[in-house]
Amino acid sequence: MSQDFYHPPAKKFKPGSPHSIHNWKGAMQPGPRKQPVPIEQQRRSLPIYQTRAQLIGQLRQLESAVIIGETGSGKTTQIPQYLYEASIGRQGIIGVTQPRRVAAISLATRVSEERKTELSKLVGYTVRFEDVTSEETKIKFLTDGMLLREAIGDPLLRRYSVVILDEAHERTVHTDVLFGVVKTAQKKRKELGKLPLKVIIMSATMDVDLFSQYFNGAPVLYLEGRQHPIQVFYTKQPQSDYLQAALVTVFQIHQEAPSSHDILVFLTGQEEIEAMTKTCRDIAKHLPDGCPQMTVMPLYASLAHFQQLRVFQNAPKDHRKVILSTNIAETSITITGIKYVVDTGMVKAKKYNPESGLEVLAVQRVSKAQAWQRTGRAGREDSGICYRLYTEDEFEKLEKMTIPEIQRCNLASVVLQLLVLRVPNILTFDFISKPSPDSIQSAIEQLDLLGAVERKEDQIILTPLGKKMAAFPLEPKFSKTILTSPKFHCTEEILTIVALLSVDSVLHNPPAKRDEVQASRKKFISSEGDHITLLNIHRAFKNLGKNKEWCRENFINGRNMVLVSEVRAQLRDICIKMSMPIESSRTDTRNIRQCLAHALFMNAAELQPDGTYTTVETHQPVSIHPSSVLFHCKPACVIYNELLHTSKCYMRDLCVVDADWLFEAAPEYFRRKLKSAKN
DNA sequence: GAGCACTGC
Repeated sequence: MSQDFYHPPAKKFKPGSPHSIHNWKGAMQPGPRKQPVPIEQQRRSLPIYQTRAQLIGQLRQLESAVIIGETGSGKTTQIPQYLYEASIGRQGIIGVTQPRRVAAISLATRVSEERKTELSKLVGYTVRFEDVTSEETKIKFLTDGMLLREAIGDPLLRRYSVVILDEAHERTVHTDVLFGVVKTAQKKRKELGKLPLKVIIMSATMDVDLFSQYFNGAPVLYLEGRQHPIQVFYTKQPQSDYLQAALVTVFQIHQEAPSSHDILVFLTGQEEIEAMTKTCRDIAKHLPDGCPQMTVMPLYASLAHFQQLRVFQNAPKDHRKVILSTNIAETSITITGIKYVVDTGMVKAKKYNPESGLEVLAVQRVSKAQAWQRTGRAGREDSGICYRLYTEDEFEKLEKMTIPEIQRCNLASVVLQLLVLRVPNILTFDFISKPSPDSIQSAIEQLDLLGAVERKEDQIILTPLGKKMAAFPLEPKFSKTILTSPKFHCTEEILTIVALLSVDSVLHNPPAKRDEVQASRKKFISSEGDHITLLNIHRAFKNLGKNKEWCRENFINGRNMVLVSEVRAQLRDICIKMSMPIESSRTDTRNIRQCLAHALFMNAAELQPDGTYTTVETHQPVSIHPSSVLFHCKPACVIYNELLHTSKCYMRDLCVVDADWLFEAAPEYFRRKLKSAKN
């Protein structure tokens, strides 16, 4: 078997532009070194150093700028320091946002080393649960979500003289909202004659015009990086089976290339990756003599941490490392030594349908930007090769950019946040990419049902309850659940349940040990549903002194359990600040379920005479997700945390409730629903 | 009747 590829004319992004200030062509690659290089010398050897003076000159003048830098240009570590060294923005803090916690922490650590200062002094970072800054901090790295939280307390971002939004091309919901927040803050501060706010957008090669236009035609500065050339191959024919194509390509490379060349394959999900891992290992056992050995490693987010770490280890001598990964290896995890990238061109991603309120998780084609991001993973240390398992025609037909997250998610949180930021009209808010009006309306309706907003003469007004809801770092429906709990005297338990639901699953389900897992989980299972079952698990965990050994024996993810404690403590602090009474319902679970029913009445489903379920809201047929403890049960009436459409429309995280409770919670709503059902 | 892309406050 063999796969036919051809090599199209070489293509590279062209950094040449009206504002291109330097073209750097990879002449200064770090060779093998024996002595550690002094930090100052390292800084000077970065490509960006050549352009330092010019860059400072331009940034001093500009109110806003867009900086396009290839990976390895050093922009994120150097530009904040250049500004500081040139006394630009010394009156306030230079804030640099990152989409991910680890990035914020490691960048702050690196820059504080370069400044030869203790972390938290001149250079610090703020992420959830950790504030490593002080009065002295002038360069602060933080997650974009964290800056957004700060903006709620201070929409003008008064403490900041410069805000740098880094990795803007990733277009997280938080970054997208921040675009609007910093633009508004900049304008208002100017109007009020306050300290000006300098805004710098840093991004990879895409989206340039959009960013520049949004900031009133801000100049675009280009920086070249240390990316090595990558050859890109396309298939000659469209592939009907991308898994088969990936398999063939991997073994073709394996038989031809030196064993030190590692391969990274982009696939779509856990199941697919586990299956492919097994197939590769089986085939690798029966390779002809003289062929190198193969070490196959799966990589996806829900994989145990120690197994994720394996991808950083070198394979044994004469073994080739083959990593089968989800898009986690596109941005979140960077693996060194990858020579070959195999791109199936597919990704599993969430889409949101505002009409049905349904999230759909589906395998779909990647965008061009994503394809280039994957390709770039092959050229980090040396030249690389990328095999795209689709034709060049197919590539040309891909969307240019991935649709920004804000246009494909439920906006309830975003709208609540904007309201608390005192945005006068959500529908006309200056989003860099507008979500559909349907999607905004649907979010407002959800918030209305939760009692977070009121409509007064076409105006959407935040209620006192809504204002309290915005104080919690949670989805509005979970904030509402906490705020409902005092009425049912079960805040202690609800805090635990909400904390458990807002981290990744604490349940560890290794596919190979399914029977063992089921047997050990039996002792925690409550016939009242998943919420109470989770509460039982947490109780046992706490009573046994948060024992790690116990976690292992019971297939509980200990790390996530620790995270639950941190989240719970944070939520509890917020309750205390609001002077909420915090009571325990002790052994009574009825109160807890009533509380859930009252807060989540719009997420109810009823058993039909034919044994299926339909939602009360839209009469949509739904099923119980196989991960639920109620999977084999048929309670008459349940509430669920979310609907997820995969192969079917599934309810996830269920709780058995009385239909009467739902009616009590929202009599008008259910009267309306009954009417519409009859018609 | 049988399943879970990825972040983050």
